[in-house]
Amino acid sequence: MAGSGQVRRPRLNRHLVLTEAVAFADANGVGALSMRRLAQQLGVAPMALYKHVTSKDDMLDGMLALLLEDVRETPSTGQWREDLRRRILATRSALIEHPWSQEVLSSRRQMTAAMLDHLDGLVGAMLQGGLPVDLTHHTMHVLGNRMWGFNPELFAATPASDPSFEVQRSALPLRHRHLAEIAAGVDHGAIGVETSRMHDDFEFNFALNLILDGIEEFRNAD
Amino acid sequence: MAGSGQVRRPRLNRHLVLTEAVAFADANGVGALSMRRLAQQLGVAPMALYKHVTSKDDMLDGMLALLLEDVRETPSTGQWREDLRRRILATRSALIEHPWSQEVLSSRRQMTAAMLDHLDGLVGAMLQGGLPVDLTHHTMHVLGNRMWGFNPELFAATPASDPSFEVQRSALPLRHRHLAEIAAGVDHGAIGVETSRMHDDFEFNFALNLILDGIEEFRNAD
DNA sequence: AAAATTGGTGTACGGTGTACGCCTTTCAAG
DNA sequence: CTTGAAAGGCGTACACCGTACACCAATTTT
Repeated sequence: MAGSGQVRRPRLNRHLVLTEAVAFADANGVGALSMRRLAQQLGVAPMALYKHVTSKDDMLDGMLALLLEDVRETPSTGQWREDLRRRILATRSALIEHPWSQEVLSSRRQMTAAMLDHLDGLVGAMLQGGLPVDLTHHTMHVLGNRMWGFNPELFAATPASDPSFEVQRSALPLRHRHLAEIAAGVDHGAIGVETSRMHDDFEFNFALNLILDGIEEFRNAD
Repeated sequence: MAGSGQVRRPRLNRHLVLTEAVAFADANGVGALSMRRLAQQLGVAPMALYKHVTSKDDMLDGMLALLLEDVRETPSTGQWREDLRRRILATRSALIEHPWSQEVLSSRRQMTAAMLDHLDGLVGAMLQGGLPVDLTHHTMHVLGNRMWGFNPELFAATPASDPSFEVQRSALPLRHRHLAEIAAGVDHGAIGVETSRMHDDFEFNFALNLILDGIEEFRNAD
């Protein structure tokens, strides 16, 4: 009596649109994400989305905000180095799970409230851990967009312009001998996908520790 | 006799297209740069460009390559720290003069030959200066996209989503108290545009030195 | 039950990148 | 100088994009 036999798509709302957009970008890349295609996936007319999102840019901002929400629940220990490290690593994890986020992030022209919230959380971790204001300020700058979990993968990339891929690949040590030299230092035996991810993680932590150590030492010097 | 009285636009070539595209992006932003508009500015039909550029992406890659070319002429001293610093600062200068470059750079999915050349130059500076291969490798990772001259400007940005700008601005210390706290540390008196640029330069150098010092210390520890 | 708000649709406009075929200019070889 | 080939440039056309606007349908409020 109560429910009708007819199954109907639930009404849209902002959260639903954003989560579906994230899923779509995860599956097909953000380049393939258009309002029309997303609407189709939701079984809805393109313009229906605009009742929950003021523009595509607004939608992209909302998608990022969704990712950053998860990071904000990182627990605090009261030790600035540990807290900062945890938050940054949590961000990195979130963004790596959604590779499109880095591209979107770097295309935003304005800080959104969600991004400011996130940055405020980082600053708060340092100040509450006793780091002086000026050093905290410097640290934010030093971390740069490392705090966004982003770091270009140097050796995963190959030149796209040259169609003769094999030739280019074998010619790389000649043209870019220095790059080849340090790449060889990593490549003990065949290096797989999973090990390259481990390598990236290692480098990320190395860099993070270097920076945190540098800041710490700076503080002690005062 | 020799020259006709009729003044004619010189023939297009790749370099001319790219330099004009750079000029257009400098003046109007890369968002306004479309093949049609660029063609119009060159007094040419849109499809004429495709005789010198295989696609818009190819054109954007070419524009970046143009900027990176200038950097490659940085002279060497044989001292890795100084050489590296010079190259990175030269890159930063080049990219700051063309703000659109950062957006384009971060939207590229593949390394181009020009980018690899640039990275190879950085690695070469370190190796020729006597830095061990593994530390050179680490350094490249630590520098991350700082070597691209890019660093998000935290305090220049304001939330775009909220239409009530004034309210948001005055409410910022409440919602983002930590951010406000470190921002206040900089804001001795009214801070102008030119001083904010000086501040960014200072922070950039602070970070760069921190990293280079950290690497140096790491080397001495071995 | 009536009114008002919200959600969803259909159409249309001005933009985009670029494939394809054709014409014109320039240059090289005879 | 003539001639043929190659390269440069043009016009049209297509599929796609974001989204303004007017309208209808569903839901909630009165």
